[in-house]
Amino acid sequence: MLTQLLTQQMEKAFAALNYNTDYAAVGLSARPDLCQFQCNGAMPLAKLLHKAPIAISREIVQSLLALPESAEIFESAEAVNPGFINLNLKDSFLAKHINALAMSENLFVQKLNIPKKVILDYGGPNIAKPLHIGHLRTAIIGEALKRLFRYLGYEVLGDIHTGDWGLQMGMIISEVQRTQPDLPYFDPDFCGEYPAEPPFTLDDLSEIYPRVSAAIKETDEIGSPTENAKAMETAAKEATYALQNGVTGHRALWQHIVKLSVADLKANYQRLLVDFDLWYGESDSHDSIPIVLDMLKQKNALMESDGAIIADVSEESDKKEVPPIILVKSDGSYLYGTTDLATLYNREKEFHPDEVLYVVDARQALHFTQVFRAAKKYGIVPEKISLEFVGFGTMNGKDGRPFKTREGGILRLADLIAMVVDNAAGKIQNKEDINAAEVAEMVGISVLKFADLSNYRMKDYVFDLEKFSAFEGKTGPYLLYSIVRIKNILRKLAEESSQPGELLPAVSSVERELQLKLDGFSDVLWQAAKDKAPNYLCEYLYELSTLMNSFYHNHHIITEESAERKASWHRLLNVVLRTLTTGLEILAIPVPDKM
RNA sequence: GUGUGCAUAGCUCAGCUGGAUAGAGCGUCUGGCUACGGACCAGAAGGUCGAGGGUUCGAAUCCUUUUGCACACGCCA
Repeated sequence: MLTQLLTQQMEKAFAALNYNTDYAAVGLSARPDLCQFQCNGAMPLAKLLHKAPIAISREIVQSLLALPESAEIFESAEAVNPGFINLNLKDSFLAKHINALAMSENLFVQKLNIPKKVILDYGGPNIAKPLHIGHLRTAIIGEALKRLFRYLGYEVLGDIHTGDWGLQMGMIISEVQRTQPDLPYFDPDFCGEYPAEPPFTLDDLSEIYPRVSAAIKETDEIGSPTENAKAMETAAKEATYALQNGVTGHRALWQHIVKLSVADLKANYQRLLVDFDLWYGESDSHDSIPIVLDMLKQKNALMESDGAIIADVSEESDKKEVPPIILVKSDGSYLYGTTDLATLYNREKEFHPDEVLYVVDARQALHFTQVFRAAKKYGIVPEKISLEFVGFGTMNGKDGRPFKTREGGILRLADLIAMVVDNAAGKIQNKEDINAAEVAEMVGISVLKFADLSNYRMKDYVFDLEKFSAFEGKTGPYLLYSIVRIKNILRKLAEESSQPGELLPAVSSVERELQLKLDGFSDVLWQAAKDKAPNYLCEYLYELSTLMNSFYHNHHIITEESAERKASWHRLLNVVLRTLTTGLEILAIPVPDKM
């Protein structure tokens, strides 16, 4: 915000000298010991004009200081070798600005000026399978990006895109058929109403899938599938085929499965403060697959290769040939590229989004390159739509391999959360006015989320429970603790009926730095949105907390004697609190009142 | 084999458009509780930014060569 204001001021100074104002950008200082803001534009100008950079920067400073507003704004503006322009604000100007920021509704965060609609594809759980550790990062990162874009004024639709249509559904249906063959769903002559209640419970479902999955993989001594395994697989494939081709009993049973499973998914995501606007799944794109295939056929895009149907997506500029996308397998069934294309078709038809973002595992990069190219090349979505792959790295165990349970199995998300929350529960102080269970939940979630979000998303990272659960240092609990401290003071101020008042110029360097930091919120949010990088926001919130704790240590608010000063600090605390809680709200990290 | 990504302090990681003396946390060492909650604060030590070359006034950042690691490479999702 200040950087923009200062850039505008600098542009005037550049313009007065007939210098290209593109170089007038003012940014935060890389050397806080020397100045608060800096402009480096003199150096590229020097190259262009074949003049000494220091001479140009001196001219610019002179021109800047000659502007009428400058007397009020700048404490100092100086040209230093080789050609930097160092700027410091008057404390009075800074205080006035932060006072206005504190009084504003929006914390001076710029909103998007042209409306834009974004669909965010994240989550991607499978129906009838429990959420596991592989679903953690897409949920956490996707939710943060959804809230970030929404806060900046985008219209955002979060779509969970469940896997509700593949072989795993056939596996469950065929197993129900095997164990309960007399159910009406399997009677081809049945024409009444199917039962309203499902013939299984959620627990049954979560037990069926792993059992069938294991049975199908069963092999004899020489490593070939057993007779039973073959039979189970055939049955599952037949059930899948029946489901996808609209056999009414299978569809009815499938709906029971989806309904039970979705309710369970909602509850689990709720615990992570994750929710979705659209609960579409692969099944919703099923009817569009023939349409999409027909569109491709019209464009002569479909080719036969070894019995499969493929479409070329290569481009001349490719260093390595991008392989064609396979749309129909040689056995006639579809692949996930097919459903992804059909889903895009549906999204365009129903919502006309400006952007579609896919928050998915980095290992799927090539697949999405193929899908995006096919979608644009063959006119399934308009050329102008932005399709972006927002990949993320793997969460590994201490051995550097993807995280597993001690037994080597896949860790359930619920178990992971329980581990973190239990650990937090052991550290909650015993106080009568604290609901220990609630606080442990919030602290545990903050540990998990902050650790994940503060890493740059593309990188793999090691999940180290002990490290993440330590409350010292750059962690979620540190942020929460900082907030709780502020809330305590504000409570005390309210008890003695103190009121916030005009924010005064800083009395110390910590207070000055704190004021400056508050102004950076808008820039950080926009930068994070541009790079889809929530870690920028994490970093900012941590720095703000650090400054706040340092300020807390150096200045005692409650006992401050000057009424004006006390009122000023009251307002400062208010705006620090708002900034921190807004930031954590965007990251979907919960904040307790006490801890 | 080909392609993509990564390599920064003892450990785990930031580093945004190429800017000045590369920053945090943990760990180590030192100091601070008669004040709003010590899950805190102040300070110290710790670096050839994997290696070589190039572009530039200026490179962790851009280009190139090279080493190591991860991942991906038509009928799983």
